[in-house]
Amino acid sequence: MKLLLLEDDPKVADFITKGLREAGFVVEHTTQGEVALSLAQSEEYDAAVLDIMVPGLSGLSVVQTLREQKNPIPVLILSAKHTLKDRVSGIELGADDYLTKPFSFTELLVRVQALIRRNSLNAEPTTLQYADLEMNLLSREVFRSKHLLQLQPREFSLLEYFLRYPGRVLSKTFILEHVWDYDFDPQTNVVDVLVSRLRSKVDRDFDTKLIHTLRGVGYVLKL
Amino acid sequence: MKLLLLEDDPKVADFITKGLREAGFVVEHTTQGEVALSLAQSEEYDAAVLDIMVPGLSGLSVVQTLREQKNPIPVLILSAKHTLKDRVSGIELGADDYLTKPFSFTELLVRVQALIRRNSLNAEPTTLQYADLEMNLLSREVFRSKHLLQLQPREFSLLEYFLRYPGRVLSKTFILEHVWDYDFDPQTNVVDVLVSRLRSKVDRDFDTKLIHTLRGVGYVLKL
DNA sequence: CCCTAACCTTTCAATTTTGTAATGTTTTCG
DNA sequence: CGAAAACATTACAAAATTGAAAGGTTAGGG
Repeated sequence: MKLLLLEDDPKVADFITKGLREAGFVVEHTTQGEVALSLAQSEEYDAAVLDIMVPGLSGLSVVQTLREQKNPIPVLILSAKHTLKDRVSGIELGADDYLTKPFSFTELLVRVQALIRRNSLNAEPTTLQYADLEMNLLSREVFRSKHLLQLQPREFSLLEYFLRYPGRVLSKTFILEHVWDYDFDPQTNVVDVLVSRLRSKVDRDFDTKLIHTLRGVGYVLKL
Repeated sequence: MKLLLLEDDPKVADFITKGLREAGFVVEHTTQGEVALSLAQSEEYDAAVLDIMVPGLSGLSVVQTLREQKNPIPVLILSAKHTLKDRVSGIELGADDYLTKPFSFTELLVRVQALIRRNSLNAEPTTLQYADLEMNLLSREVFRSKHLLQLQPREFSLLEYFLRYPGRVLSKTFILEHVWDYDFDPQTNVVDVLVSRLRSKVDRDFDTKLIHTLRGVGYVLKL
């Protein structure tokens, strides 16, 4: 994990850099906003920690510019001021979190890790797969063993949930909530029917079945 | 653009590194396959140039491992041998191109640039936008000025083409070929009707119209 | 300024997709 | 073993989507 640090105070910079390196991060440090901006644009970094108060281009301007360029890099703003106004403007300009000096190193570390975790969770994949099943969310094509399956929208949606939670049991309630957005039981067997239809396309012509029933519990995608 | 180079011969490595740096690339060089592999896994690099014959883990093994991990980094294999067998096995293991020594530097440069260009062209975006229109290809949601539009599949497909080719005129023939996959004229006004339906959702409630007609030519998405 | 071709919109019909219900099958438990 | 519950499948009906046709509107050339 590679971090970008913008901080002009040598003591603070040294303190943060050493700590983060010990925690296993690769840290690139600069004292100038302009440099931080161009480094961040290289898209090599997993997150940036920016001090607001530096000579030249401020941390706030850096975030603002990055966001205007649709750069999604997670940004943590550091500031000596802890007025509500500053905090708000940092977040409004697109920063993901805010920390006021003085702070403990642990506090910083926890926040940085949270930012990175949140970011990688949010990074949606464009293809999902399990065993010989492959789903391309962009082209909306589904293959089993290189063979194209022709799924209807509802079937596609259900299979998407199976692939997002492989090996996990999806209850009928879960399926109703997610595939239909119902928060009530429609008193019919829609789910059973949909599962049946999906199976006829995904499993019928293949020896190894992927969709399994857990009586009284739900359905699972597994080998 | 950042490149990874695996090459144990110091002279060759120096020659390649200098040349590529002059051409504007950032080059990271290692002589060990194991190191190359772990660097490539960091996903910081835009392409990798790997020599087959290095002590330890060979370039071929590196590609193979990367591909098993579904890492799509473009790889150019370098080798002293130029037997067909080697060339084939390199490509089979997932390399994107192959170059045999000796080679001119220009030749290498051209191939590396081609690899990167091909790769970035293939990188499908997950959102398309033009002016205040935003389409998310993954969630299949479309917004105009933050307001959700409810599009039917055919309408979505047409708008997708408009957004992929903003400012470009799409002829009725183009639309029939791409949205319907017809290579003939169905002798009806399906296209007119679809454009009309799309307009009623995209433009009707807004002052600035985005879909414009070019009489006798086709339709354009523009401000 | 009028006529024609191109385009726009509305309505209706065909098709596709989805939901409901009925019936058959399997499993579990007394 | 038999009954009940859970599940599977099929057939049919309803709803949604799409395609065709018809009639109205606009733009441009003669």
